[in-house]
Amino acid sequence: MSSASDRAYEEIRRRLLEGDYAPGVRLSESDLSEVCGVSRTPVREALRRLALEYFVRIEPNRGTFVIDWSREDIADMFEMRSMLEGLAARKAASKATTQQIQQMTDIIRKIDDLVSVPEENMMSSFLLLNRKFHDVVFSASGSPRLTEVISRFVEQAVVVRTAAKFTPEDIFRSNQHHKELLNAIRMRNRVLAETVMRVHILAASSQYYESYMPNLNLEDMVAE
Amino acid sequence: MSSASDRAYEEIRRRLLEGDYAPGVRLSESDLSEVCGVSRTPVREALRRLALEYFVRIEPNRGTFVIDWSREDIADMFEMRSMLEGLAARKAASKATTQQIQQMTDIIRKIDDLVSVPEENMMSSFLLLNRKFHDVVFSASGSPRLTEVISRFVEQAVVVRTAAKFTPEDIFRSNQHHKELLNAIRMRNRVLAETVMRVHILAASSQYYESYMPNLNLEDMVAE
DNA sequence: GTATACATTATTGTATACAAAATTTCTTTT
DNA sequence: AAAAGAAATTTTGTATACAATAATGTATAC
Repeated sequence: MSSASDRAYEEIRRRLLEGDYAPGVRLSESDLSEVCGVSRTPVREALRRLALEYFVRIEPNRGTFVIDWSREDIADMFEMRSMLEGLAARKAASKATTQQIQQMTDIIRKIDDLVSVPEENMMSSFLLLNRKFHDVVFSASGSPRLTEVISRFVEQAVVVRTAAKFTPEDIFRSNQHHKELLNAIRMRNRVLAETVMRVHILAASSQYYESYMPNLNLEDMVAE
Repeated sequence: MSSASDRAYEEIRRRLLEGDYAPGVRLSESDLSEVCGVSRTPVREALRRLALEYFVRIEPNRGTFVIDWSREDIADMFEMRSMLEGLAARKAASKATTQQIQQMTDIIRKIDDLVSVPEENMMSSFLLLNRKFHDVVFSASGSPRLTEVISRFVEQAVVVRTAAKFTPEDIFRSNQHHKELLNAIRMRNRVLAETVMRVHILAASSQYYESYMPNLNLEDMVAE
């Protein structure tokens, strides 16, 4: 049984992911409490949680607003993720058990099957398997805190929506990265594991730019 | 004028930093509301904030507890910090303005003066200047999001308390790192800047172990 | 016609009252 | 005496009522 606060959180988060509210728009607490069927108190709690997960932005005495990400913000978030997940991969290369390596192998195979035999709900299956793969890497890193911190980055509107825009080719390429990472971990090659993971995340990030900003200006990419 | 929620946050945070509450101990909301002179509502808000800054841990329907850090947790937090601050330093090496470089130079000089002419409140002066130096690096990175995320790591009981244990020799060494970093940034050497910063943070981390766990077992440090 | 001051309205922030859950204490049973 | 269960108590979670603040609209002065 979930609490009122949890239900409010889930509901508002779902709506934000669906794109029901435009970036920058103000979210009224009383409106949300009606919509969620709970009082304002748990709504406020839910909004604070969503703020720390970068879904919304709270201005004291003024209200809660849907975050509007700038290109730079998005790039930064992916860059941070690449550093932290790279760290996780490096640690996993030291500590992964044969069992965990087996789990990764299985997931990679399942994703391969997905690509070779395209289904209807291929996308959601991939998202689930992909998430599972990364979770195995996190737990193989042996650092619960690291896992926790990274999760906050991954559970974001931008990341979730980016992943949802993957094409079958993207999935194939992504799984190639998984294979390289698995090899690095099996070989206990820490630097390689870290670097492959960073490539993997940054590649997904560039996916974002391609799908959301098709006519991007190369000039902008020269300077960091 | 600060809100009741802010005052509760400040007060509880202060008490946690002073070490008034032992790790693992349960914090009663009604007790805290009496102590802070506000009702339970803003106290609850303050506790959620402190939870996301890793001061406390909240268990649903059970209460709020003072976080007890394991050695591994602490090491992980510093490692994450080193990755993110390293990233900030790398970006700063690309983007720092002459003005920002001048600011860093000034701060380094002031810290040098502090070491050569020891005062009474040398420690608090150093903490302030050190924080300022890192803030300049963050703003030089040109990534507000990055700055924000790192701040959450830095504003922690463990980090703050570790810094407070620095000896004059530690301060000298720390400032040497600052100089190396400044040079790297002036030379626009991104990789060097990143690596120096990582060393800088990890050295502070090892400071922690030395001061808090004097008889550490070398065996433990072999495996990651 | 514009700008400023004031009144009105709406929205967030806080306190209190109540509900639900967990912990503790006490009783009962084996 | 120990264990199990039930009542009592404490504590967290939620709803509602009120206070404070910000936003809006209106009237008046220039």
